[in-house]
Amino acid sequence: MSSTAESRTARRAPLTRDRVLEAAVELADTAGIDGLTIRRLAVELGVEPMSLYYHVPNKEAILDGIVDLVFREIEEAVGGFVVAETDAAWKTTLRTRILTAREVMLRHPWAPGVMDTRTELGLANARYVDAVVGILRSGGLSFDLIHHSLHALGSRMYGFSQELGAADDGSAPDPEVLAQMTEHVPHLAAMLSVVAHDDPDSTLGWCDDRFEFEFGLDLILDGIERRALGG
Amino acid sequence: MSSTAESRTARRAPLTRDRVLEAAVELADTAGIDGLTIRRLAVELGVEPMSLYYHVPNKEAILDGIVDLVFREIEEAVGGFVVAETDAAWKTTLRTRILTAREVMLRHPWAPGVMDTRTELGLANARYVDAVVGILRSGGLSFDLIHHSLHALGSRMYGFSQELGAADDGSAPDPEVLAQMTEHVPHLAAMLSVVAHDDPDSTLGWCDDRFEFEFGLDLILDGIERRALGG
DNA sequence: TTGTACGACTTACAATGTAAGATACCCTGG
DNA sequence: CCAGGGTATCTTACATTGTAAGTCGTACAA
Repeated sequence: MSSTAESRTARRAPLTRDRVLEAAVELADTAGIDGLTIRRLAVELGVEPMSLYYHVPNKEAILDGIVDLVFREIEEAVGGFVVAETDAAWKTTLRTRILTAREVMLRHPWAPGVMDTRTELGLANARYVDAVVGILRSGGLSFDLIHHSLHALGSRMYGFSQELGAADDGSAPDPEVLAQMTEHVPHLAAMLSVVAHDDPDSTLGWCDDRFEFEFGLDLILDGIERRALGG
Repeated sequence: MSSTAESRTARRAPLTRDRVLEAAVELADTAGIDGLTIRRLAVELGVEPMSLYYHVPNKEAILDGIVDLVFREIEEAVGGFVVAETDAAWKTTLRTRILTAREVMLRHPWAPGVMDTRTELGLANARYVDAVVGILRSGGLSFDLIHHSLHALGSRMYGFSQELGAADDGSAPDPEVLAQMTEHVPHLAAMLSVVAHDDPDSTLGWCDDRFEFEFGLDLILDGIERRALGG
């Protein structure tokens, strides 16, 4: 058992930028975005912390990188960003596209939060937006309307809005808490008691479950369509 | 010039939770949210870092606190959260309410980012949402529809969407960059060249200027109204 | 065999939040 | 007037983070 026999390079796959980023995604998935530290990432890769810096300039670049990976995962999930020349059903095309993106985002709850700390948008992200523009274009919308529509969709076009992971636990509203609320926030309390009754799975806690997401998405898509038809 | 003559308490106003939070808001406004550190905040208050901890349990509480302050500032800006029993013009009422909130948010560009790191919603925040619920209720909407509408509005009901501060500088798209883009993101590039031509002030850089915000807001409010009327 | 470049390692540091305890201040009751 | 006690502030110290600077080992080319 010589020292060279179990030397670094022999015992594990060589480090690469891609391996670093993949490990970073995995770590963020399991340990949360706060658990993604250089040192812990190094441990996960069986390497000393500073070794990462040979493949990546700094942590910001890692964050850029894992966001990029997520968008590549979306591209994979939708089977490539190809868009038809014209598409009468552009609305449903875009709808399912966005809901697919959402599926991916749900696997990486940290992604939304990291995404809006990025200042520049990466290539994969740009390609995603490009595809959305393409789909809207295939529906015959003007570039001007498309531009405004992108703004209107906002983060929803990425398959999320508000916090993805921080959904409420769906527990019924504590009657005692509800009493406190009735004093300070009567309308909210009234709504909660009614809504919670109708739909015990979804208290108001900024839950972002599928139904709510689709409600908002359809609201917007319908609105865009109406504007497109000159409403 | 005895040591007691210029002693701490004599020379500056006593520390309070409120003074700490107000200073924190001011510091975040001027130095950015990353510039808001315990030590620097202490300097700003003419105090040693650990002194803050007598008035505030930890930094998280400070973040909670400054978000709360922002919502109180909104309440002040709208002149109190009173809502009419019934209001046929609920849509414009809500619209102006949200645009007022936006004005406040623009003074505190860090607020959106901090807000969605908060797990629990504070009292002032809850009171704001309560008022929104109240306005929608005054329009005769069902609590169920109101619930979905809140989700649809998402962060927009707070007067922002996406990044507030990180607006693009509005510079004309660099032709060289545009050429690069044409290869990888043709639809996006096409849109940019058209839109930038029409509106040199607003490149696509996820700018969140007033027009775009209102476009999206109206889209959603119109949609909600339509649903309310049984569309 | 020897140099050279690549890739990982060692050491060290500054910035941050904050735990634990010492210390100055003020006010109140004797 | 003075002791005592609580209140507010300070001192010291530490763990955790990202990362700068420089060292060391290894493989392959000449």
